[in-house]
Amino acid sequence: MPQPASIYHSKSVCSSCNLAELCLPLDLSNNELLKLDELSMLKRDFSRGDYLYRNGDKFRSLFAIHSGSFKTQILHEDGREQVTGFQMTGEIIGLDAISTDIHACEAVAMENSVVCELPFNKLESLSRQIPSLQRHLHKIMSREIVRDQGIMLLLGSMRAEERLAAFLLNLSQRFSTRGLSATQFQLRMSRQEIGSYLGLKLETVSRAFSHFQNERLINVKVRTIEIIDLPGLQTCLNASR
Amino acid sequence: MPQPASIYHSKSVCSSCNLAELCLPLDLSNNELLKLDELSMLKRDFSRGDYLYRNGDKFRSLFAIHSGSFKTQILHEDGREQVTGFQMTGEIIGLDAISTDIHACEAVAMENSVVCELPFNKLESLSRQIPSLQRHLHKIMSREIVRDQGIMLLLGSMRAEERLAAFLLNLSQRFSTRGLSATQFQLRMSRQEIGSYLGLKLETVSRAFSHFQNERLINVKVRTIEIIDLPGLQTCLNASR
DNA sequence: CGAGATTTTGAATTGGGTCAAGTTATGTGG
DNA sequence: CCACATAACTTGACCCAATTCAAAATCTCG
Repeated sequence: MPQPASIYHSKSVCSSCNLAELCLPLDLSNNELLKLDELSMLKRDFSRGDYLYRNGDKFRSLFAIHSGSFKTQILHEDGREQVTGFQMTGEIIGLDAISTDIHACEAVAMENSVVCELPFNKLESLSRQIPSLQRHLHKIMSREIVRDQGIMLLLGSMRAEERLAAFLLNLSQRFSTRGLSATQFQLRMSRQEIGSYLGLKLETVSRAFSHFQNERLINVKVRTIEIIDLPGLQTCLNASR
Repeated sequence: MPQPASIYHSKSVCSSCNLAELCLPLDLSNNELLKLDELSMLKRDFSRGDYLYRNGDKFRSLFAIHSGSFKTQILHEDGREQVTGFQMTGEIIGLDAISTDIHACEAVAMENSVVCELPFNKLESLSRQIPSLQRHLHKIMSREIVRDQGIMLLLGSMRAEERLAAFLLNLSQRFSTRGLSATQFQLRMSRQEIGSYLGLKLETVSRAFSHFQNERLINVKVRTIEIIDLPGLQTCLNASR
């Protein structure tokens, strides 16, 4: 993805970090880029299992995943918990907390990761000055709403194997967007976590993997996935009842 | 809900329409209120079954429900459809479309309704001028994300009767917020629509209603609901497996 | 290498779906 | 205002996809 050469941009935290979701689509002046750089000076490292934020934490910042990946999950009073998403490099995380100034879910690193902190006050102030940034922030929030509604469709009306197919195709698409292989990748999450996300038990997820392998749609070796028949998976997804 | 007397506010479309979600929490100067009034001059009437927008429509405006109620639903390629929400008076609708400038779902009136159109360009421009409005718009979007994640939890980890209990309690709470009875109300939606929303078949919804009635938690007469034992419903919701 | 965690697979169970029939609302035209 | 047609809802009987329980296999990593 070639970018316009810009001394500010190339030096900026932003250029590496907020790339995909925050800055890339924007056409900004050098002056604006300079301001944007000031936004995100704070980088933090996380090891697998570390919390980026927890349920109930005070909201101050959004976070841009610079490298690595996270899962977000909500906790119900009775101890039930549900994975609401898996976030990877370039994605923005923490949008849920704006509504109440308290984080409504928790975010856990699934591998060693680096995160850019984006103080929300600054982001709002900047987006008042830069309309294209404002619009882009709105688009990011709206995209999260659309994504969540897609998962509602999945949870509300798909069968186990359709859900897993949708999940694999989604991962494939996202890896591909990031310049990685669309057909070979490592899962960062356990069967249990996939199950939680898809509203299934881990045994059901495992069985669905095995079944796809028997159908010659994929090769699975625990967390190593190779998609053999991508259109086939797509068909399996669309083939309702 | 007493409001500061303001010649602009009292005359405004906004005062009646965007009250709950858009303006009420804001502390604005008369000058700001005047600007806000200019935002939402367009009101439109809808009859039961009318579309507010359809899948694929160009996005121009958000909509504030002035009176009545709507359902939103997404359509999958294969014809599957899923109700993603029921919106009532005071709620803002259409946030999904910001991400792509195309509506990703459709909104249908569940009864005769009146809607205020909020041209999004104007809303953005105004929220650059009024930081508290900006923040509030962000909160509205974030709240939608949190709401959707709550439904993901419901769909992913609750049993049929827990889902219906959660649904009834949510309605109860929202009616109550609007100054209506928390324990007696009319459903505006069919069993089929409730089922779609909750990821259940209509027969299952019907059975769950009957079961709640046998348990003396509610009285149901088709679409007339009376909640007899509100704490009991709450218990049923929390009582996991 | 070994211990604990994760994954796979099998067998039995069950909650919700499916199909079908009957009942109750709702709305329309006479 | 009633009769009728159609839509919406309820209930029962049966079935099946996914869960539960259990055990074995495999992986991970100190």
